[in-house]
Formats: sequence, C-alpha cells, structure tokens
Amino acid sequence: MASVDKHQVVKALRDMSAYLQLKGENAFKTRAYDVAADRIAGVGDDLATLVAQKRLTELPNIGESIATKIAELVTTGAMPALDALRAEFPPRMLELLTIPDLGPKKAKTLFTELGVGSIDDLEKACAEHRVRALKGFGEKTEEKLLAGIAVARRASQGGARKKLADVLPQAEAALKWVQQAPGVIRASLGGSVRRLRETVADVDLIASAPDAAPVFAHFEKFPGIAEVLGHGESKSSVRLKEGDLQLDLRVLPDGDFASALHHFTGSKAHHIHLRGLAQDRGLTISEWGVFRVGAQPAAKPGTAKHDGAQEKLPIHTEADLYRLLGMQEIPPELREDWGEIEAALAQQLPADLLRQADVVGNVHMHTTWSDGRDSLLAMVKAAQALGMTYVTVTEHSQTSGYAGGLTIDRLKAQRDEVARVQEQVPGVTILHGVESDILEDGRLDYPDEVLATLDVVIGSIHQRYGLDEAGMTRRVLQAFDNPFFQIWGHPTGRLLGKREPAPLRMEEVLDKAAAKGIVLEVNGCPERLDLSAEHVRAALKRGIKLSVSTDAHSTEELAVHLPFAVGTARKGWARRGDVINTMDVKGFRRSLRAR
DNA sequence: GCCGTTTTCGGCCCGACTGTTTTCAGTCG
Repeated sequence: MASVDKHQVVKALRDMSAYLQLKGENAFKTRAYDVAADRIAGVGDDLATLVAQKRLTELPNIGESIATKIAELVTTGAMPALDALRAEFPPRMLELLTIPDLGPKKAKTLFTELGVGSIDDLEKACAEHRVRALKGFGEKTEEKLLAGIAVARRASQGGARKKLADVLPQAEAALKWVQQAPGVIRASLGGSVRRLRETVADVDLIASAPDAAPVFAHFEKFPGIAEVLGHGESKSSVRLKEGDLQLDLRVLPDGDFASALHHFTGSKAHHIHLRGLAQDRGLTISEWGVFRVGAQPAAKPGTAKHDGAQEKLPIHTEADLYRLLGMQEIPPELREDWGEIEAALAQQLPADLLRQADVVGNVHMHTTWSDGRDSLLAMVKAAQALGMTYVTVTEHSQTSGYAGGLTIDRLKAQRDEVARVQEQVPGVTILHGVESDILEDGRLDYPDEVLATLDVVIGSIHQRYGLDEAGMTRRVLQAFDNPFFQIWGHPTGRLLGKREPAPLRMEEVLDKAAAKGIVLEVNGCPERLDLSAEHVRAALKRGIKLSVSTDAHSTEELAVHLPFAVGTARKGWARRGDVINTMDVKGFRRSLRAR
C-alpha cells in the first residue's frame, strides 16, 4: 500500500476545491471538498485502515464521490481527478490564491486575460500596469496585489501559522490592554487562540463598550504596534512588530457581545453546521445575534438583507445561544465540528472535561542529572508550589548520550538522591522512573532487571526518525510487548513547524496500546503537543488512559507546559477520569500497567 | 458534492469591507 498520510489527503482535497473554484464550479460543490478536507483533518484514526474497511463514507460530509477519490489516493498514491485539473493550469497556479484579497475569480481572470500563472507573473503584470486595464480591476487593486505578493512571499518563507505558545503571551497582554480601555464592559480573546488550536494565524479580540471610538483609540496605542492596518466602524486591525503578528479587535454594544464573541471564536465549520441547524428551527444566527425568521420565503440574493419579519432574541452569554438551539453549551476548545454539535444536542458532551486544577501529579520531568537545568530538589519544590502531590523524575536513558542520559550506575545512584530529597520535601511523593529510548528494533535500552527497580517507565523515540511506516510501526508494537513499558512518551515525535510526526499506522498502534494497558502521554511542551488533540480522541475511543505531562526541563517549564498539555487533552475531549495524573499517587500507580 | 422520516431534488451560513462600480462582485473570516 502506498504510504500517503492524512495531510497529503487533506491537501489534495483542498487543491481539488481550489482548482474547481478557478474553473468557476458551483460554490457548494467546491465547498464540499473543503468541508471534507476539514473532516479528514480531524480524524484521529489511520486513513489506510478506514479505506481498507470501506468506512470512509461513515464520516459526515464524505460521500461516495469523495470517498472514492480518497481511496484512490491512499491506495495508488494518485488522485486522477486532481491530476486532470492540475493539467489545465500552469504548475504554480495555486500559489496565486495565497495572496491576500486575491481569490479564485480574480485569479481566473488574470490567467485567462493575461496568462498569469504564478506570483512572479503577477508581479510583472502589475509592474507593467497591465492589470489595471482589466474589467473589475483598477489602480488600487494593482497596488494591493503588489503589497499582497510581499505578504504571501513572507508567509511562505516564515510559515504563516505561528505556534500557539508563541502567540499567547502577546494575545493575553493585548487583552489586558483592551480591558483597560475607556468604557469597556466585557472583553475576551476569540478565534483559534480561544479554541486552543496548536497553531494560529492571527489574534481576535472582542470587547463591549457603549462607544467604540475611544476603545479603538486606546487599542491603537498598544505598545509594540508596527502599523494600523485599517479600521471600520466596528473593527480595527493592527500588526505587531514582534513576530509580525496581526491583532483584530471588534467593539460592540454589550447586548451584542455574546453573539459576537461566539461568531469570532469559530470555527467556521462549527458555525456552518450550527447555522444549518438554526435554520431548521426557524432561526438565523449571525455575529449580530440570533433572530426568529418570519414565515415568508427567504429573501433572494440581492434583495433586501432583512425582510422585516425578524425578532431578535436576547443573548447575554454563549450559553444562552446554545440553549436556544436546544443544546448544551459547547466549550470553545471543542468547536471544530468534530461531533460536538451532535453530542450537545443529545446532552452528551463530556460532563467532567479535564481542568488544570484536576491535575495533582507532575509526570515526566528532567533535572541536572540529565539535560534539565534545575536540581531535583528545586523541581520538586516547584511542583509542590503548583499544587502537585507527587512527581515522577524520568531522566533520559543511556542511548541519549547527547542529553546526558543515565548509565545503569548513574540511574542506581539517583535512587539515593531521590531518597535524600524525599526527606527534605515529605509533602510530595517522588517516584523514580526513567524515559527510556525505544531502540530501532523496539527494545528499551535498559535490561528488564534494571527497569524492574523503577517506579515508572516512560518509553520514547529519540533517534532514527527516518524509518518508514512499516519499520516505525513494528518498532512501537514491539516496544509495547515489553512488560515494563508503561507510558508512551511524546508518541509521534513531531516538532511543530520542524519535524513531521513519525510515520505510524496509528490505528493499529492504538489498538495494541489499548489491549496492553499502555498509557499515552499528552506532552505539553509547546513545540510538541503530542499526542495531538485528534489522536487524543482516537485514543479515548479505545478506552486508552492518558497522562498530561510537562516534560519539564526547568522549574519554569513545569508551570508553562502544564496548561498546554491540559488544553490539548481537553480539545481531544479528555475527561478527568481519562487522565491518570488526576488521581492521587496510589491511584496513579494502580493505573500503570502491572508487571 | 453532500444531505435527507416532511424531501432522492433542491437546497446548501452570514455579514463586513473594499474597490469598482452607478447597484454590484469579489474576498474574507
């Protein structure tokens, strides 16, 4: 079977949509491909397995036609329909669509009228003023396109989306700033930051105030602004110097705050689904509120926007909005249209979604014994200050020489240190463990009799990421057969923006983890967030237990990493009971695989 | 292209903003 991963399938579906849009295909048809791409992106299971079992069409928004195309791609490595479309355009055609304010319609005009088939072509055409002569284009459009070309080029070099952890501090500082603006009643972050997506493109802020103008005036004085990108009556956009980050602020009367917050939190897929549902109930939802629609037929496109017979329903909080639709309130992290709407309608959202305060044990940390920056004593005290009642100290193992991995003798010697620190900090139980490398052949890199002396064994991959899917899968399955293997550390090994997840037949691996009682780590290191939220869901469906881990290498990281681990687990629908370090130390140890 | 116990045909979320336009088309979120 050809090795085609989920991201390639998602990209192929998005490209299908893009090419069909360029051809002027029916917008609903092209959107069907985009919706399907969103759906596949949220699937935690192994696609090859879904294809083999012909279960793709069980997914919402995946019908016969798209399922067939996905199956072709997964089994043969090619999608003929996409190849045919691609052949109709110059090879770099789609890069035009990465330019802001340039969509498929204009791109098509540029192509058919001027033969523009790449960003370079467009730059030339603009410079020669050939673009302004086209119908529907003008001088300003030409200037805008040139500016957009610069943006697109910068984005393609730097990677347009930023890691959540890089953005969050600035986002929170901006929120605080806005909260201090004159007249502000309520303010919140929105968008993908509020939904805790692992990467975000920009920051949305929503505020309520009787008068927007003074709020915008204050906002545009936020320290670190490079330029004001523009503002209208209800919106202002600025770009920060640091990280080239864009902030969008909306200000509305307080009566509209909750609907606006909901609207600008997204996701788009969540809204589309929700609004379809609202329609069935004679309601219409927009950023301005929820309205009961009159009995007459809906207005045709191009006629008056409001046909008069609309009653605005009072929405003070997001909970009100969901209640009107007969649903439970859906937490922001869950609003991805990954099934949360169906669950909320059935009153079956996870009632005890994990909270940070539930976590009482710090799992997976490093000290100066290997590559950590702080002593064991300092780490234990810091964990205690964070409310932890136990920690697991799990240094690197002997294969990871680059990280100061412990030889067997050093590992034994650490027991004495653990005992000493335990006496000094009696309030926190210290469990002595190790993060043992999973070698290329699936063995752990200590003999069983050494592993048997430890309280907890995390198994992680740290080298030989280049194995193919078969080799990597075999390696992990083999490792699970070791009876001392208890927690699988940063399972896919991905580094956001740097290293792709290891190629694994995830479905098979998760099945075996479930069968063997292996706990999966949700690593809160901001570059990792591994497992991802999608994989968390796939694991939970199999009854696999999780550990929300800090992988802290310093006292600071103890505090910084935990919220990201918790957030990622929440986004994957983890409940308190799914996470073993919400239990006291006895319960935690009982939850680890017996040996 | 997807979807559906009111439908297998005829729908499909909604509004702001911009620039090119004298009433609208395209793009974006």
